[in-house]
Amino acid sequence: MGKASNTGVRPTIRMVAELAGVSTATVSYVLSGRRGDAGPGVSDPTAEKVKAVAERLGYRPNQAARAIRTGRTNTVILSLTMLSDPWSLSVIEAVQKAAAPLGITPMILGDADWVKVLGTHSADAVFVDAVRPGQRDALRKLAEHGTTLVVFDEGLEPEGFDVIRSIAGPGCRMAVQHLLHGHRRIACLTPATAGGASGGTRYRAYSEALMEAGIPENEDYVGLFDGTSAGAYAATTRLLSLPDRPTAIYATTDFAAVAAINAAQRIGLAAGVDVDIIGVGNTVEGERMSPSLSTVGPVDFFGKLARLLLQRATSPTTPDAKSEPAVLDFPWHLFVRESAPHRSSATRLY
Amino acid sequence: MGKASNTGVRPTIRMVAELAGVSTATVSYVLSGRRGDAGPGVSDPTAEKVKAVAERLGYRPNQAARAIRTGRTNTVILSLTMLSDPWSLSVIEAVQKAAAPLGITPMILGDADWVKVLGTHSADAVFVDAVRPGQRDALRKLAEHGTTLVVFDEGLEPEGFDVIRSIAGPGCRMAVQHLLHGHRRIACLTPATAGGASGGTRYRAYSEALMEAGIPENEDYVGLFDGTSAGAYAATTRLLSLPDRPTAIYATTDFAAVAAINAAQRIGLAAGVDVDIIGVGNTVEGERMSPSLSTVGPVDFFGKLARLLLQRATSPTTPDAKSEPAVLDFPWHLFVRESAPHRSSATRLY
DNA sequence: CTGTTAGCGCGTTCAC
DNA sequence: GTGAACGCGCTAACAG
Repeated sequence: MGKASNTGVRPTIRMVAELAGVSTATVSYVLSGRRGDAGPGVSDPTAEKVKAVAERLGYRPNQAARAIRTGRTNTVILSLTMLSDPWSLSVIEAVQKAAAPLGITPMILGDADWVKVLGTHSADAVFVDAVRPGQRDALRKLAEHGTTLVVFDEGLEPEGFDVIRSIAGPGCRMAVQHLLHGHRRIACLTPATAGGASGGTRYRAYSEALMEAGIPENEDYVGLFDGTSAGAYAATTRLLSLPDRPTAIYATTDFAAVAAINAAQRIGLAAGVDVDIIGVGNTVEGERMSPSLSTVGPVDFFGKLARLLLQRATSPTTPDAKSEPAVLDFPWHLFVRESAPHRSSATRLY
Repeated sequence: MGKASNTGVRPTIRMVAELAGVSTATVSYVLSGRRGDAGPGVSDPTAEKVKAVAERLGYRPNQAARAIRTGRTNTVILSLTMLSDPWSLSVIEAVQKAAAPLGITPMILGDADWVKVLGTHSADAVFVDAVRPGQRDALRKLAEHGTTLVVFDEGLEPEGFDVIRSIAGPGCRMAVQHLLHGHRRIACLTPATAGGASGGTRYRAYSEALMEAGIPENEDYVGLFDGTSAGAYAATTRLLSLPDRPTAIYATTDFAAVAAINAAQRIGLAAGVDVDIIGVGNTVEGERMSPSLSTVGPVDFFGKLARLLLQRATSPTTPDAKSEPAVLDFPWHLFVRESAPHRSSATRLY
């Protein structure tokens, strides 16, 4: 049966070489498709024979052995703390798309304990999405010892690694201020876990913006939910059933805003007409839905992140000319779409 | 500054050996804590000195080099197609918990294209959560050439790899039949993408069970939603607002059932009293909520999966005595909890 | 009992 | 197109 030679052992380059009647060097050149400097240097018939044997044996170069020699693993590691968060999925998607054409495989580390793992395992570049205070030292040390790092953290200085920042505060203020152009009764939809009424940058932007506008706080207008989409839906239903119902909702995440639009629709209130709804984060779902979601957020965040990471992964690990570790600071924009259009004195809802 | 010697290069075992004034063998023995056979053959002072130098240099053994020698990567790969699915998160969580004490790192592969990746990258064991028909050959070849595989797939025979099965059909029937003991007006809550009214094992169980019970199909009772939690919430609200509203809901996933309970509660219908709700999957969330969710599903699925995977990862890669590749077939159970209690002729809702 | 020597196992790559 | 050194950590066999 056309099938042959499988001892259950992984074939090595030497087995291929022997069966093809050539040297290991030749096999290596044929399969990796490169030759020191000069032209092809390997004849077509030989190349064909080698390829055939390799295929028959099911030979695959051993990445570990290759890494030891070249110092490159063709791998990037993504350390993601909240794998269930759509944010993480967007990171993964963007990096995968950018990595595929380069032959680089993204490996995801779901554990928050990247310190231990990165101590032993290495990759061409590593993205870390959260750094606890106690981990800052470890981070610096890793960078010192040759690990290429890209870190997402507000308020961390680059010390041998890149820092990506995305300051939410001002952007969130823009969102609330946008609503203030046409509304006075503005509710806030925010997960109870994220600090809610107490802390949380995104909530604080709401309460501060209202205060500045001279609007008194109204506890009824703070819709806390459990972090799930269904919870946001239910909380919105409650808000819009209030006797003096809000005419606008500021949701601290896009996915909550999406649920809010659905909930409003269900009650018979059209988003962008009867009630304005704005989100935070500028995720793709909001752009695609109907009515499209007004939101604030960085522009092309994930794409830029992925490009930086892969640029770092592919550029030779020059500890010397390290193309200066940089801070990538993302400016936030306001995206005025259908769910919360521009309002003026003529169209305001109060 | 206590700090020293960081050329930005990763320190090797030889650097440590030189600075500590010992041989690389000694360093290796000290840091790996093992010695051929006899007791600890390294004196305390030497060990201390080596450890000190290693620490100062930030030395970490190079996993690639270690792997090439030992054949073990201390890594398992989880190839997960639907990373956003709670099911995947449960797999990750269970494997992480089981792997940590063994010093094994789970690496997640978010891409569906495990064939290409596994061709080059290797791990002590690999879990694959979905096999497309065209990938079956590749699977067999990988197993032949020494990759330790655990595959989740209904209807695939083990050929050098383990197969985990979890036949949903009969279990789902049990769920619907449980409802049939006390109900006639039974709705089905199912994502439109999963085949909905057309295909889908879980939906088919519903329509077949009803047919057998002599209950005519009622299109109004099929609550299709978009796959999101908010969508399930909205669909439930619609179902329970029907003039002849259903007294029971069969949800094809636990998370949809959870959303349904919340939606019912919101309308003033108590789950398990006014309306019975049952899910599918036996996820942990359902067990913890109040009222607790009745459901069907395998018992300790993720725990058993994790244990099998790690057992395969740690047991020496003996292609010969491969402890027979097995089929792990998960029997489904009915978990009668509060949201859909036992009903008899005395307590039935019709 | 303590520590060293030397060679292994990979794929890569320079010099011939 | 080949030979052989190389980079890494591990470990059997040996020397003091």
